[in-house]
Amino acid sequence: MKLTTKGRYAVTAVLDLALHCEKGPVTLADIAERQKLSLSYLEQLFSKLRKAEVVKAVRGPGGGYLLGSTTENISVSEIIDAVEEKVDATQCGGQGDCNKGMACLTHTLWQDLNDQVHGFLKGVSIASLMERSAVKQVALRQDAGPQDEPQIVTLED
Amino acid sequence: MKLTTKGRYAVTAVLDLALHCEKGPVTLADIAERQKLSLSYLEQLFSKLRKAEVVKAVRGPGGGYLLGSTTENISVSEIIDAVEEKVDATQCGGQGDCNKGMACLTHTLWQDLNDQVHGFLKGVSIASLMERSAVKQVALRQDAGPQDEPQIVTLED
DNA sequence: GAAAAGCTGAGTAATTTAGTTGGTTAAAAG
DNA sequence: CTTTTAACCAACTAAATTACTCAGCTTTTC
Ligand code: FES
Ligand code: FES
Repeated sequence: MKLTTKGRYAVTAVLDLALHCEKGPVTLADIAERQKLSLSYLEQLFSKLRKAEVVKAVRGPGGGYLLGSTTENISVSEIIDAVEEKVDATQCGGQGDCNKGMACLTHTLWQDLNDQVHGFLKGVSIASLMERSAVKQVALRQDAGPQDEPQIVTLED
Repeated sequence: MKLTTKGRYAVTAVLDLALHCEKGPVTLADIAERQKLSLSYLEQLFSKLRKAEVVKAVRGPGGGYLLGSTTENISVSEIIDAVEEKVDATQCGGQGDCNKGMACLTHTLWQDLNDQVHGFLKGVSIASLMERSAVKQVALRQDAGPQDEPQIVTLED
């Protein structure tokens, strides 16, 4: 099973987008700045998100990205599926053939785990994430800007 | 989140062990043969499993491995935890600090996913796996030996 | 004392990840 | 119509991780 920063970044970025796209398109530069992510890396992720129609792009000045659907209709599962090749717990990729061409002892277990994870992630929408108090708090802090950014003190000689 | 062949191999191997340890210790060589796994790799995994007391070792000729507990008391979760460093969906390792030292927008989501996966894997015991008809069938096939192993035909010149 | 098995640590090839570089288009602003 | 903005795209790279192998040691039985 694979759930790496790729998927996590994507969800974080789309959530940030959702929190800021009321007044029009949001640029990747803004998202990168707020979430401390690499702009070029985000571009790659959003390329995939656009192809999966999770987001819509607006080119040119004043452009940026918009959500491809309502916040209720975008699930975390969709976002991760768009950027990761597969969130799959099985070895065989669902083929049931990792013991010399036949099912291994634990194939059904990993399939069940797949269903479990997928079901959970499918049930979480961007809208429901936005309602969480923890998310609201973090968003508030990030929007306030870096005015009280903890300063790293380096002792120089 | 990390669920790789390491964890899958471990569960498969322990399940194989459970299915064959009635008449005494089972050697890793046997398990490797039946499950088509690398012997040296299994040795590494069982070293960790032994330290986590999931299995017991018996050295010398006639030796091998036994379960460290009853099949009802060994959960899949335990096995994976023993060999993988961590099955953790968060970026921060639970510290809540991946946005320049503070919680990122999606921290709570990954924590919830963690609970979900962990809860599921904790609920599956070796005993319950052994009762599955799919597992029984695969075990039967594997015990019958390689008599009708599908022959790979290579065209030589 | 030879063989069977477990035990251990170091090393390695392949793969994947996370990210950079260096551009090009499309659209709006001036 | 030129400049600027921001999306779009492909290729490349460094670092990390994984899935192993190899070589040798230790314990126990026959
Ligand atoms: S995981 Fe599907 S056959 Fe082994
Ligand atoms: S995943 Fe924990 S702070 Fe981001």
